[in-house]
Amino acid sequence: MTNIRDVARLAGVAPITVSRVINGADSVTEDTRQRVQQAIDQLHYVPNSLARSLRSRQSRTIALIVSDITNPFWTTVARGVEDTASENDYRTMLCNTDENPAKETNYLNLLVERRVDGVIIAPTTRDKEQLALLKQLQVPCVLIDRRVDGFKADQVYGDSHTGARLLIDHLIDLGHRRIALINGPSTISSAQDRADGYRESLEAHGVAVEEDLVFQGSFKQESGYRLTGQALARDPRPTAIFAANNFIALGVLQALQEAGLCVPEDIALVCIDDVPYLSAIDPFLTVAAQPAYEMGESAARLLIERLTTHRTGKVREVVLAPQLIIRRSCGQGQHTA
Amino acid sequence: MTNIRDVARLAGVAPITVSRVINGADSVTEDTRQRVQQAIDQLHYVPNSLARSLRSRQSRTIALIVSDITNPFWTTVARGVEDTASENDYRTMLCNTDENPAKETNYLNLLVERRVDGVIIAPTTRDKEQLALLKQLQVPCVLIDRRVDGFKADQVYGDSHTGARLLIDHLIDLGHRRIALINGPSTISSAQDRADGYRESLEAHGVAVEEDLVFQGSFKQESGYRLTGQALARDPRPTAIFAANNFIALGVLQALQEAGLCVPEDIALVCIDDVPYLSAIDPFLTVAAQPAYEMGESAARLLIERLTTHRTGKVREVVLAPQLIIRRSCGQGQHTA
DNA sequence: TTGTACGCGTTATCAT
DNA sequence: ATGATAACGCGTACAA
Repeated sequence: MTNIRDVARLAGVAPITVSRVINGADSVTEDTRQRVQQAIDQLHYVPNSLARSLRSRQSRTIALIVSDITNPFWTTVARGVEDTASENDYRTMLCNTDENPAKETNYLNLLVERRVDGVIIAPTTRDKEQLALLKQLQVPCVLIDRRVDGFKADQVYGDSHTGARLLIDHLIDLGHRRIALINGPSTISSAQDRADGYRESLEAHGVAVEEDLVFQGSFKQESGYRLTGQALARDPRPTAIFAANNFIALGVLQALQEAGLCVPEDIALVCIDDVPYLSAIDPFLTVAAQPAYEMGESAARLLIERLTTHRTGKVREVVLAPQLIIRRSCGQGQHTA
Repeated sequence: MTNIRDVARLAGVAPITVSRVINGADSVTEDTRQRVQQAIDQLHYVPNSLARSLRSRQSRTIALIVSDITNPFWTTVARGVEDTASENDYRTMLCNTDENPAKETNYLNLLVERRVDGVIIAPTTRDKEQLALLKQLQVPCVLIDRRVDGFKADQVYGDSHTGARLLIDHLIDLGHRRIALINGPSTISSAQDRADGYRESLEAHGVAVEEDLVFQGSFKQESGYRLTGQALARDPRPTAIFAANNFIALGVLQALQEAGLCVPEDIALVCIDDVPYLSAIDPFLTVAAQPAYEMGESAARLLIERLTTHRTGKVREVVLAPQLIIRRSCGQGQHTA
């Protein structure tokens, strides 16, 4: 592939002059600019951004590390990040950890080797040692959706605590008292927040928390499916289920269907995160939807600001409110005592 | 950030020796290897892959250019590509064109500047000039989901023609005769194939194609919504609608709902591409699902093979069969003549 | 086994 | 306004 020197030679100038033309410097005569441009076109010259990054010490690339891009929540977050990055002339590298800390570590190494300018990450655990590499090498970092104990970094997350409270409040208003929680792992802050909101709402309404209705697993469909089996075995059976995220809710639905239970006639169901498409046919699932696109936007904005203007300075925190969307999955009124 | 020379200095060896240790060359004494490793750990040295790529002339990065990662079809394709790339130690850059040729051109420029080793692309148009840059610079390329007239490259796509035939055959079996087609733009080969399949099936069953039941727009929900309005105005009204992809189907559903029409009681609906999650509650939409993950896998495999072993050689083509999934959206039997 | 010299393509710095 | 020189961090070729 032709390089800047080939162009310079053809145009009869020094390489640096070509560089100036490429980068739109104004200290170039219109005449030479044209000669250079002609040579560029003629040779189909394309600048090598690897060399440029090596020299300039910035790759104009950021990374987004999430659990699974297949989850519509993360897909939407990703578009928010990408669009914002693009507008600011940054590229995004997308990484899926599948909630596996080992994969996360691999990606972090890889990204540092590639000298990404910054990282947006939804960590697999709340252990800051997992992110030690970023601290060591001082790679700018924004935590998204999940906090990490004692890790000093910008943060963007949805208010899961409030989201959970809104949902449980709603169920209690409808008369539910035996509400099962199918949660993700307590090693993830958002799972913790959702459990806290669940407990607080129950207590605020004078309903005792029954520990045998609280289930912990992963944020995946399979886990929701499995734990729902256990929840349904409780006697008396819960009248409502709170799924801690959208994938868990799908697992719950699957289990309920197999058990021959209809939502909302036989049992109520609510969850955090919307499930797009599910509402297309028939407004169905009551959810506390997190503003996924905005979360991505915010995170990218915070990161890019730190990369450009204030590289150092106080850590910032953006907490976005969830939106309660009431649909028929709670069977309004039907369960009222 | 520390570089290979810092490490060499600390370990008391030449930079090349450090390089050898990093790359696991066996021509290094265990003793020096340890000294070097110690220096690496002590300095938190991380190799710079930009420099490495510049030198080795390969970035170990491929690009995946699609219309919109928000579409679960593309999300799944993307995972197929990413997983396969990862296994082979390649990274993937994801790009969204939003079906906009200008964005596509921008990305192509950008990717070539970044010296990606290869590109997997679902082109916005069937015009090969749009991809001229790749040809010029001889960047290995795999077309996915869509063909381009006269563009010589490996290809992976679903058999849309057959998919459409299966769906229309099914509708006709159920007694439907007035079947509207809500299609994407004819500038995209898959839209063309779907229209062809639609026509062939009708003709094979002795049903005349009524041109005023054929609608062309984009592959987006809004387009499906808008065109359905027109389709419903036909007299007599079609008894079934064939949506050319999943997003169009969502738009159709939306329009039908607003028109107070129930699927399948009042009108039947089928489409190409599954809509995940939609089937979680209640098996609903009859679809011809394309094997999205496998398409991604195949494309990545073809590309990587070309990057490694046979860089040149015959163009290869992989055509994957769609899977007909019959659900209740057709109202089996209800429309039988 | 280890090292020297140079090149990958670009830009920063300083000079003219 | 333009250029010469060196440097970014690494790996190849060849020498010791």
